[in-house]
Amino acid sequence: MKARYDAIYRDIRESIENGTYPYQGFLPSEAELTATYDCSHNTLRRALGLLRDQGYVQPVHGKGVRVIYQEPERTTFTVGGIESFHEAEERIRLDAQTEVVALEQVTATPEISFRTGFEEGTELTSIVRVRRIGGEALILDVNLFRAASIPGITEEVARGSVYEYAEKDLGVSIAMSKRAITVERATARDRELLDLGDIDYLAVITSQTFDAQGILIECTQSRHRPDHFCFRDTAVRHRV
Amino acid sequence: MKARYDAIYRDIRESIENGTYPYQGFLPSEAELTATYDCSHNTLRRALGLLRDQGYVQPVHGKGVRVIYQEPERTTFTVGGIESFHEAEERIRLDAQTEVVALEQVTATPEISFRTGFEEGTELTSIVRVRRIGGEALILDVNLFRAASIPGITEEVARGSVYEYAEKDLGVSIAMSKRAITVERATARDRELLDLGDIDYLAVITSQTFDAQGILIECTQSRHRPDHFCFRDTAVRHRV
DNA sequence: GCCGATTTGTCCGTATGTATC
DNA sequence: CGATACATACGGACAAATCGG
Repeated sequence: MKARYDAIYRDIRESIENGTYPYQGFLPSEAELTATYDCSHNTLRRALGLLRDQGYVQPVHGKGVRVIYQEPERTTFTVGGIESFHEAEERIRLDAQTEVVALEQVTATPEISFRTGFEEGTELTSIVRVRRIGGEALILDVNLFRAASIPGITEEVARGSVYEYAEKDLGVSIAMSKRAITVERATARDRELLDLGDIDYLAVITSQTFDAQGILIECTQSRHRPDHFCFRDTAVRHRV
Repeated sequence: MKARYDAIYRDIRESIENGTYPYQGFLPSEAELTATYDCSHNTLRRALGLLRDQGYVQPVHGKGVRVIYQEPERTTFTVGGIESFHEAEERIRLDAQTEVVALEQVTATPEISFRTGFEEGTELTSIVRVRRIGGEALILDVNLFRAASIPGITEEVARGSVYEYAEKDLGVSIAMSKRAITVERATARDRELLDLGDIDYLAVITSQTFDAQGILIECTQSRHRPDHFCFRDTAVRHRV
């Protein structure tokens, strides 16, 4: 990314994460930072806004910008929050062995349309995958991709990263996603495909992903065994 | 709130929610909007940025700003996401009957300090509350408030909204919060206080809340019966 | 395929308001 | 009160993407 504000954001974030700007300390003032980065007031503020939104700093009017970032514990598989968009999926993919359970073409029925938001009759590629981590089947992913946007998904692609395929090979740009987290009782299929033991509830992330055009290109259900699930989030108060 | 960009954000958001700007349609161009709101390019862009961050719109370079907001179903108690900061707690409070199970003063032990992030020796007010909705005990809230920031919490206050008390009566301003969502097995206390039946897992929101100074003023665990829990979230891709 | 109009994206410089110390 | 620092807003400029002729 070439944007100035983004480079500044990343640079300051790096300094916070490596401890140059410690927890509960203050950043240099806007004036100093605009000098060191040789940028305008506006551009620096945009970078600071990103840091605030991501939970790294808390600007205090008339005083300074306080650092509130603390290293998160990484004992479980974290999704959301400070991590960037598909970083979590990436990390899971790296640590996990993926088994493709099913891969087929379907057409959106009225019921699918209602459940997913795809228009009725849309051609879809359906994938069911199991993620094994440390030999245990922990995550069941059920994806529906809009075939017109992401064509040519093979089992080969499904075993790796469909996102990487879409972005690198097809040039499709993923722009934003809406997620809902619920806790659901394990179904017969969950029990069959995952190593659940006596666990009968799963953490479920249901998400819709839109491309840069604002077109719905994917719906996913990611069903996690609860002892390996953690979702982190930072909420900034939108002043009232 | 008096900020121009905020007023514009709210006004456009309202028009999206009531259908004036329909799903998958385009907003008027920046030029038109700056004319109607009589504001600068920059100010309008800030409002549009908020709409994008909250998942209402998807700006498409060179084309326009597409509306991607869809009315969420309200079958369960939703927290997070498009809803503003403590709106969810507010709504729960209105619908729920709150029973205060415990209220006491404690001092942060090393263990509490490690678990919550409060400095060792900090004076805290501990509250345990059960939320009943439709006669069923569904949510168990365990709060730890920093007594120096929010003093004088009575059972009366605890039965209502501590946030309202802090903001309206004490003038404490809540600025941001970090949350983690996990799924945990029900403890003996959960079973005792909540109506769980044969349910043995709970959705747990663990959060830290910071004031406008960036000081940690509250830690909460909110333990929900899964069939009434839904957390919504919008993630905007931060271009790479 | 090129050009120009439209529209969003980024950045700058400046001015003013407001909170803290 | 004045100095410092963050918050908001304006107006102008140029870049980049899209679309139609």
